[in-house]
Amino acid sequence: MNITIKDVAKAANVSPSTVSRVIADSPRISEKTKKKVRKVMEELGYHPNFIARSLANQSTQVIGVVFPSSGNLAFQNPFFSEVLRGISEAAHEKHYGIQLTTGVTEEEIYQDVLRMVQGGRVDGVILLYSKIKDHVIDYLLEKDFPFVMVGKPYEHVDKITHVDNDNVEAARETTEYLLKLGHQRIGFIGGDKHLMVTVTRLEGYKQALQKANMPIRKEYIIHEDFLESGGKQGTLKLLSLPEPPTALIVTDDLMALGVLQTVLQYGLEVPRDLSVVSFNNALIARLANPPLSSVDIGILDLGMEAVKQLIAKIENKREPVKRVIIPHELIIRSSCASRDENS
Amino acid sequence: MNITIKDVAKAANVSPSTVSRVIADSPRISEKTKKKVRKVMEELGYHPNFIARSLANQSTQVIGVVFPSSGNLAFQNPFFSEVLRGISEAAHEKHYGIQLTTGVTEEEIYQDVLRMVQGGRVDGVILLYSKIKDHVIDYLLEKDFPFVMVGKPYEHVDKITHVDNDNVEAARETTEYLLKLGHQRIGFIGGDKHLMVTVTRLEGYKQALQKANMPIRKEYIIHEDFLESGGKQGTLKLLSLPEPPTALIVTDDLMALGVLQTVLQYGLEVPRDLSVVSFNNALIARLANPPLSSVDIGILDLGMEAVKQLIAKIENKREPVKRVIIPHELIIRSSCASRDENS
DNA sequence: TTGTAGGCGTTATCAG
DNA sequence: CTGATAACGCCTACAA
Repeated sequence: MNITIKDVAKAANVSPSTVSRVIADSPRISEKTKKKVRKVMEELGYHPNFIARSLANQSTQVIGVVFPSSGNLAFQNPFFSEVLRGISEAAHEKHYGIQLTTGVTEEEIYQDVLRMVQGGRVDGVILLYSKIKDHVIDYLLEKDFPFVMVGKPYEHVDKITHVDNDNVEAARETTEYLLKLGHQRIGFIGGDKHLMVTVTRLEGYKQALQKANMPIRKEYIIHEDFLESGGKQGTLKLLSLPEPPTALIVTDDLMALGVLQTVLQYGLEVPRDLSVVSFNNALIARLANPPLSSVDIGILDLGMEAVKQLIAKIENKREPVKRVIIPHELIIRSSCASRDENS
Repeated sequence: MNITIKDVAKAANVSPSTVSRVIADSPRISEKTKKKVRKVMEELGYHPNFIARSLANQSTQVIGVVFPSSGNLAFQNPFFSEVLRGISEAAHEKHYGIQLTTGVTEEEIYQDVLRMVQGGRVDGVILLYSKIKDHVIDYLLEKDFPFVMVGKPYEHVDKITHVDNDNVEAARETTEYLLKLGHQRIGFIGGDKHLMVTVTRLEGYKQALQKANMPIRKEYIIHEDFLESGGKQGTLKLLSLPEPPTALIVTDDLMALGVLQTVLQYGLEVPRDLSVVSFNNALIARLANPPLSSVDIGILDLGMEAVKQLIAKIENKREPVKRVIIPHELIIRSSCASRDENS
């Protein structure tokens, strides 16, 4: 058995409660006693039992991180390791631990959350996805359990604290950048059309086109998986068009790599024959050949800010609902060329 | 307050212990009572409090995952997200949760582990690195706390259950592959020379060279960071040699991407001017341009197997120490060319 | 087959 | 300033 508060108490000739107070550094304990007790703790190699403390406190100092149901696949996507890194960093700073969901299907994840929350394993939860008609959200909302979402909620936007980018704006800027380069035929390859990121980025793309009095061509808008394979599929479709686009907006770096590969297989070259801009600016965007121009969405900050907001909520239940926008920036590399003439 | 075992007991007209037994599905409870109690649990939406259960049981059903001290950087490297995925999958299967360390410096990580272990937050620990003279290991070993390591331990090899590849063999095969292609000048770019992976892979490289009666040229062996930048540095050094290598073994995909970039900047081409084989076979190896030949080390399996071994240890303290070897396989893509003549 | 009581290690309340 | 004492929610002898 591990050494407990009682052992320390006995050895220091004080009561357990005194030891507890020393741990909490209560001001109502004399410096002298504190010193004495601390010394004993040191000697005995005492460490507080967090489980017991959690039980007494009804608080665990742990936050739960919920991955999307494609979780195992999603982990392929650097986005998640990067948010996780942000979450980890911020959590560490605030002395919180983090626990992950491990479920794969929607139902499993729901169960994971149930176990985490009802089981009292975590004080709050971060949702790493935004899905329509989500059990998990309904549950959390109804239970009034502290949680924040990374991304934009489908419903209850005014009830859910979330950390997001201004994706409409970001996509608009990106499209305008391509327009300014002289491109007249710009394609859009996005993820699942039910995903909020896809919706908003598509919106920005359309806005830019309209503002420039350009037609919105349905055949230029493609929805595929948020994976490299998705990029391939999309490119195949687009390149087989009678009038293929000369530039592409791809909403994810990984997809964009798929695009690059496929273009190569067609014997074409980026950016000579096709310009590509992607989103997320993961490491792979920089390492790609050619290096991809990509919108940096501050993934690390998304994670860190989510933790901050969550902890604020945990420590003050009445914390107001917030919408935090992380700034974005288009990073220009070498995947885009200007196109002066021809349509 | 959440609904407890007592509430259920009251509502079902039984004692708390009966409810507890129903939860544990004890055979000493009549089917009838079980049904009744379960129904009440359902109605009340009861979920056991894991914290309380943990305290009573002295077990948490949670495993701790310890990242290397370069953790925040390391997360750049797909290796870690991939092991984590394996860990997550296997943990889920066994109904274990996972908790991560968040510390960055060595000291912080040590403290993380201390808190996890002494705090009773986890039942066992997986180490994702192998470092010389490691506090953490000494502590775990001395405390006889269940843990397993991914990689090969520096010391106490016979006391530490670990999951690893046969890296010597893998590197030897790889080198022989390049030799067979006709390369006479093969360089080696590895990570920190204190890292066990580096040591073993270098060993394999040397063995192959010796076996082929080729000289081992010191200037062909480079140690750099396990990052893309490392690959760049290494390539720079190698290419500026009077007699640069015609082929390279790079112990990590990310590094290899750095190599690719640098080669490009030199106006050279892979594989025409330089052949490259890397290790790990992460997604990026396949997506690289040109696609990298890489040694698949079964990262997912490393993680899954680690969990299996750990849980075996947790559930049976007398479980013997094991050394589990995950098979590897050289995946040939398009980053190597044969070189028939000239030295 | 079921109930009672004590304990897991802390914290918090209330005295003193 | 410090010490009993009762929670926190569950498990497990021991009784019945």
